[in-house]
Amino acid sequence: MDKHYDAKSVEQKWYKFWEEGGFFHEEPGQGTPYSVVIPPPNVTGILHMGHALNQTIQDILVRWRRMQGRNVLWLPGTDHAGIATQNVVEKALRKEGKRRQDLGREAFVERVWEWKRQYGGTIVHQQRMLGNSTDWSRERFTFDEGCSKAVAKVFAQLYNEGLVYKGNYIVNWCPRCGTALANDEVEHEPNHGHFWYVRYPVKGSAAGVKGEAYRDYVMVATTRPETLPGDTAVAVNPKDERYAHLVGKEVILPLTGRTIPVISDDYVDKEFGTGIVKITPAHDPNDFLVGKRHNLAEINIMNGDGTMNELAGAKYEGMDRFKCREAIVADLEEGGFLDHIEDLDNQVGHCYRCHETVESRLSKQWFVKMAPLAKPAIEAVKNGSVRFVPKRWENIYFNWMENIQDWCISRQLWWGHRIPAYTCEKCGELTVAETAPDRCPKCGHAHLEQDPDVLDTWFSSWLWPFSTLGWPAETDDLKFYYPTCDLVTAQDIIFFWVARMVMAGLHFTGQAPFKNIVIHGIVRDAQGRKMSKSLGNSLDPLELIEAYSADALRFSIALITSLECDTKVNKEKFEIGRNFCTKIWNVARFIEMQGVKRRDYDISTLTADEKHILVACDKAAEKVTELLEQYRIQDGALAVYDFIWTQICDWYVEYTKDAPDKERAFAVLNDVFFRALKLLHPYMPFITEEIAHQLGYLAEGESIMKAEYPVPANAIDPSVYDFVNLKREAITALRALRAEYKVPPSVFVKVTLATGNKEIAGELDGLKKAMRAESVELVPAGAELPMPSKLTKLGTVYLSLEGLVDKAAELKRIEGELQKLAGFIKGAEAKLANRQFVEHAPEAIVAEARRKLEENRDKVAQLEKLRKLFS
RNA sequence: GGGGAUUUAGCUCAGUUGGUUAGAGCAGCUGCUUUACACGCAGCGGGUCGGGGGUUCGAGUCCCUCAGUCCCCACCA
Repeated sequence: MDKHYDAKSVEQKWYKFWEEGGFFHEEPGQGTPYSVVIPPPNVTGILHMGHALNQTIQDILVRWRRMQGRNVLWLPGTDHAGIATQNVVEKALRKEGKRRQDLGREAFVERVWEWKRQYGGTIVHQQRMLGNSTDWSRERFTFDEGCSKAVAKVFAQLYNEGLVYKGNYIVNWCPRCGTALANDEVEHEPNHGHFWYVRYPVKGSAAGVKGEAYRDYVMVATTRPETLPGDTAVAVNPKDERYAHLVGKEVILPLTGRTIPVISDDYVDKEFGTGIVKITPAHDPNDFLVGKRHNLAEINIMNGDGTMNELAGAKYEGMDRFKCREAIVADLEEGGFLDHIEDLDNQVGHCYRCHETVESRLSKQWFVKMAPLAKPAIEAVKNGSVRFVPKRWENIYFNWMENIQDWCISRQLWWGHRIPAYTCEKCGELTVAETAPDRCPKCGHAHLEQDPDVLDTWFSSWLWPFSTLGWPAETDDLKFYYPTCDLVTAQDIIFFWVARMVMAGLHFTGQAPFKNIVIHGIVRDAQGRKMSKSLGNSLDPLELIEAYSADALRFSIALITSLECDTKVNKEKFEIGRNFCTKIWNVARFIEMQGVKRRDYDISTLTADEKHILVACDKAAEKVTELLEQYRIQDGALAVYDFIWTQICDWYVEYTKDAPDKERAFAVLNDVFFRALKLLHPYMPFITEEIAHQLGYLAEGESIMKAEYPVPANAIDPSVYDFVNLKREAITALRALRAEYKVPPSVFVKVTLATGNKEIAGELDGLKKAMRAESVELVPAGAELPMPSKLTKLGTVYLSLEGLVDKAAELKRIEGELQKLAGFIKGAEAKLANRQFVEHAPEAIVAEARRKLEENRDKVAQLEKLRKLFS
């Protein structure tokens, strides 16, 4: 083996071997399925830490299940990401000085496809760098033919069931993207705005045009004066006595002269502003609802691009909304309607893609009725057929599901699944069908126009677990791999995606799409901020792979990630994984250098240390399996790490150097190390594969991916395990004594061990070597020697001091130690004198407390002797 | 406004149903050119478990309360 591990070439080599060798692929039919669909990243995306975390967790589970012998499918793919992708291509067009309208719809969509063919593979390529064992032969795209078929079928079905409807509704509207946005596509941000106080004259009051001429008016405070031409009422709170007399009267809308009523509605907050609100049903979601309650007219004064239309008035028509705001404010001032202006901090919505200020706009959109779909989805989680890990996410899910709003699914974009709704040009009949009808079913006319809108991206994503397996066709894949087992995703798309998938799965296939929803945190920077390009605090997984290797990245992520909370990372944290790689590589080199091949051995002939490592290996295998069953990826990583580093490297390898029978010791080491590599493989796929081959554990053409995952196997009396632990405790105690008394490791010392243990007599030789002792003498338990000592469970370890020791310093140290012990003893005595404790606490606890007390008293006795010795 | 999370060593976090003197990694300190590894080895120090109150023989763990930090949802015209 090379002295240094060349991660890059090893990783490339094995990934190619796995992929080309079909190791990621299985056929449906045989065995117990374990299936997972990847949360499809945006096709425009590049791999970020969030993906690295998400996919590392999945790959660990997937590789582990595969080794357990399950028939595994991990299905990869990408999302066509409507707005995001369209924006990327529009941006490119803009560089050519073109807009999408210049190309026309068909050409533009073709252009996006071309972009997808050229650049859409970026993230798919990057995912391979992580080592994902996804079955690339089944890779899907939410806009491919099969997924599109599923989308059309689902739309038609929902329409026929009366669950899809078209309605006039107030939606979030991005004037730049020219499309409706779902509520969750709007980001609210603090804004330093103004509050304009405007006088609306009461009808019939003294007429006047300028200045203070109106004596009788209502004062309205608004943050959006430009919507004034769309006002169709002013409202007060019904309980507001100040304005009770106004209700039912009419006021004159400034600048327009239009007459509008004063109404009362609970929505109005008496305390806020003046307690009088102008109601603009076409441009504010709350006003829209008020308008519905009071049958108010809805006057849409704005065009889709954010300019004012003719209903805003001739003067403002064609003006940009912000220009119009200035103009209207100026005109209000001019007309004497503007009372004063205040500063106001509020929240303003922005488009999550282009950051333009979002408008509330009245428009015709398609909606899905969600309540009927939500009901069974709530039930599925309640009855346990779908399980959240960790469980607490259930509440968040229920909370959202129980207050679910209808889902606006139409988008005024070109890139996406076009809505399969067709209007007859002749009779106007609307037909919804999976495929375009030849002629109008009502009048037989041949010309039908398809709805220009496309569907929200999530409308294809919510079908992902079954549309990717061939649904609606009853494919073998669908029959075998559906429903899937685990869905692994971050908390931020529980509503966008997870909840909707549960609904869709239940509604269209009659089965929940997955059994377990594993929610992990979000990756944050060291200060706990979200990683973002604008903050420049992102870590690039590819750079980390370059610097530290994919295995290092994966292992570090696994080790520092808890499902319970968000993960804070910085570059240094990935050194853990890199260091671990190096450690494993070095121990492998050590094993190789001995030139002992893996071979069988007779368990009955093994030494205690050899048996110990076998038991430890069983314990580790059991523990890791148990932890992974519970999705405790982090604890599992720690368990493997500890087994390899502490048990194998720090103890067993050291043992082999002085083992009585090296051949046998190494036979055991090879066995244990191969098992450790298998345990580690799900976390670090590359280096484990490489070493398993280098050490000849696997033949050419074989892969550790398909090796059997270790299960506890060695039937060895576990008392050996405890005995070796006792022995180690004694060795550690001696090392500590050496350090305390500054006896260098190069000096061989005289050791005395006061113990009642009989087995240790047979281990003296090994003990001597491990302690770097000139001699180890055994004396009966309880023997007290005037030498520095440490009490261990095996007995008391005495170190004979040959060199000079700084007596004063030692004395001081001993005094301190005694003081500390006195505290412990006092506490323990009080505890044991407490009858309640002795009577109520479990026997084992009490016995342990007694034992501990005795032990501390012994320590005190020893220390007091030493004190005499040094004074 | 509604909901959730979190507060344990200098830092990042474990601590499962209450039960030994609360753990790990990193950082720190001390020693070590021990022929696999200084990305290492050995050892050491460091915590009134956010504050207060309660239940209990016993609380980091359960209950109440206050405070800090963070996130999500809704949102004031």
